[in-house]
Amino acid sequence: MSTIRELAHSLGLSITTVSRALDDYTDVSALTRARVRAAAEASGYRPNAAARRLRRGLTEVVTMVLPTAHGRFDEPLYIELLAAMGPHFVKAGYDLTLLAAPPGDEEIKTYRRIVEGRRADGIIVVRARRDDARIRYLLGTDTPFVVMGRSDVAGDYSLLDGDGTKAFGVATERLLALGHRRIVHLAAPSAFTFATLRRTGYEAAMQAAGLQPCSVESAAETDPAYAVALTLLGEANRPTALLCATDRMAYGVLKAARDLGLRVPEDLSVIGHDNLPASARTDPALTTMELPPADTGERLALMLLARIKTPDAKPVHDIREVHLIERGSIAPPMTH
Amino acid sequence: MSTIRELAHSLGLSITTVSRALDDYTDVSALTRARVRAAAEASGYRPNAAARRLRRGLTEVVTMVLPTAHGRFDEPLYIELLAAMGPHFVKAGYDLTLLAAPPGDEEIKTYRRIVEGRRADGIIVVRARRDDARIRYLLGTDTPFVVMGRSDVAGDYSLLDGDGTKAFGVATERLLALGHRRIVHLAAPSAFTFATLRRTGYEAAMQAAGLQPCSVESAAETDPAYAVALTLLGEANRPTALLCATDRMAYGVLKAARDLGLRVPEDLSVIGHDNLPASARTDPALTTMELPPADTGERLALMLLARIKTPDAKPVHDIREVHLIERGSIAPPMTH
DNA sequence: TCAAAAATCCAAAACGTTTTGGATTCATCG
DNA sequence: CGATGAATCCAAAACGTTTTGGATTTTTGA
Repeated sequence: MSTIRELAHSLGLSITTVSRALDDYTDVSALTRARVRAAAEASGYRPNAAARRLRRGLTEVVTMVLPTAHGRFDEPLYIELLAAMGPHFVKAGYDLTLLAAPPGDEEIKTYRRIVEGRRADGIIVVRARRDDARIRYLLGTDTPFVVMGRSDVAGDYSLLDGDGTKAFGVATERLLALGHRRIVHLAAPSAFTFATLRRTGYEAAMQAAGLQPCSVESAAETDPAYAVALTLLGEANRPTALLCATDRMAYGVLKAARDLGLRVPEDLSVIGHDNLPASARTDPALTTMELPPADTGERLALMLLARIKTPDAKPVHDIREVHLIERGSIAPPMTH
Repeated sequence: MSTIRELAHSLGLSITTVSRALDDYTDVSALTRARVRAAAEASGYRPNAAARRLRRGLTEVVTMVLPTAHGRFDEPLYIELLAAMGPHFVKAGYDLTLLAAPPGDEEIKTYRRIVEGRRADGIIVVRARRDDARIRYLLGTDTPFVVMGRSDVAGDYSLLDGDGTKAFGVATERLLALGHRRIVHLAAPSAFTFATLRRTGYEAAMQAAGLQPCSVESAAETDPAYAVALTLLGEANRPTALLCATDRMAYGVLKAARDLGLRVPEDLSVIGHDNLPASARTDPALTTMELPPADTGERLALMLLARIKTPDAKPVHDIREVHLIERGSIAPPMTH
């Protein structure tokens, strides 16, 4: 239970001098600074966080709210993101607090609690939605925040997202290079921003190759994608490649192909997006795309710290390159 | 930027009375309490967290340190755990802060920072190790903590773990009931507590059935398990069922079986443990065991809150039942 | 009616730090 | 030598809350 007062007393110095010595003021002699440092180290003194926060008027805390939709929260990405952000916040002297709230009223109440109670100096908003109440709320406050994903909400805020358009263009070109012509895009509902962006990339690449794009929409889950894929692959002139908006949708496609007796990749090439852990274990392993979580987490952390430090600086929009991860689910189409 | 002083002044009351009114003391009249409540609500007043923490001498924070080994942090379990614990801590008025540290020196330094800087009222230690420096350190402090997993470190502390012994007994019995006799256990290194516990369960069940147990040890990862499985399944009198200590090891077994032309489950039954998300996507889907994360998270949170509230109460050891999740990777052995 | 008890309120201290606004000492310079 | 400036140091205020230890008023009981 050591306080700065005890430390100062044991050194025969004033509280002021000890405080300033530990904080690198020029105001204290090198000798004294060294003595203080040594004594602090030896006694394991650390400033009481609550006291310093009260005095300084800042919380030294940043917060991320997990949007926990349904029961199981099957989003392995976030834990990677958290692990990657951690060290950067620690280095800057910030603690990272985590809250969980289901989208809706409860979610906004959680944000209000943070903002009004001054519980954080900054907020990380993940999985942006097209019309995002969280972003609208935060824009009305002076709390710094950064957004992961893209939203239709206008305003000056920093955001980070993968370049889905470019990534799906590249993936389409890869399939074209393998010799595919009948490439169909299994798209997510256009209510999601990312769905539209990915679709745009696919369609542009097809048109550039002089081919007619064909996008089929489905809910972004395994079962709906399975149903759509069943009919799609049952047609006479069935596609030789299916480019899926998400890995989960690709899982549905793999299942449909298996049920129809189609071999992957010989009879059908499949590509997903997200690189979920499970994608390395499917049979065959799924070719997919990912925004590397370590880089992403680091970048998000640094962006938020910048927002906190210089709130008046212009917010940045960081659209990052998505990596194509080639595994066993694509191959040249069989000629017959 | 409303403070209790402003609120008190606007009501013509003292700070004391406002504070006590909001905190349900009996020594303020019902009328006054109602007035204060209403005014606080209207002005959006929330006590400054730093000030109350300083005065009260507690942080209203609990912390969990993620043991991030290296590179990708492929532990989907933790995010589920965090999501499950969240609401309970919020209800109790606690914030949950998250830190990431690689096992080793850095890790202990992180714990010291929390304890010495009084940054948390309680700590959750996950993935206990046999000789766990974190537990040894925390036992020497007066910081309440709970441990997930089992350790050899002696002392009075609360812990939660799955009953691996019973679970592997049940799994073995299930395989026996299907008609298997040559059941081999692919064990994790005995340096891990859980490995020994699981092995014990398997061996007891085999002996109870009058059969000779056979455990083969391997590193608890996919590739080493693959190598071991290759030789194991290449033998003349190969096992008809492989009970694996972890899902990751089971993935290696599935791969080895495929490479050897053995069909799962017809030629070989496989069981894992952990229920990683990928286990639902393997071909065939993996039969496995799990400690339900939602229950586990809730229980961990309540255990920690109990430790904080009544530090002198006897710590509890909660060994919970592990659920067997049957999927497509087990079947009766082929008779020939 | 009057003392005792209950009800209601409040001033001031305290939590541990950082920061303001000097105070003191010591070398430097004309 | 006296004045100036630099180098060190420190007392006290402040951050916003909770809690201590009464003070004042009102009600109760005999």
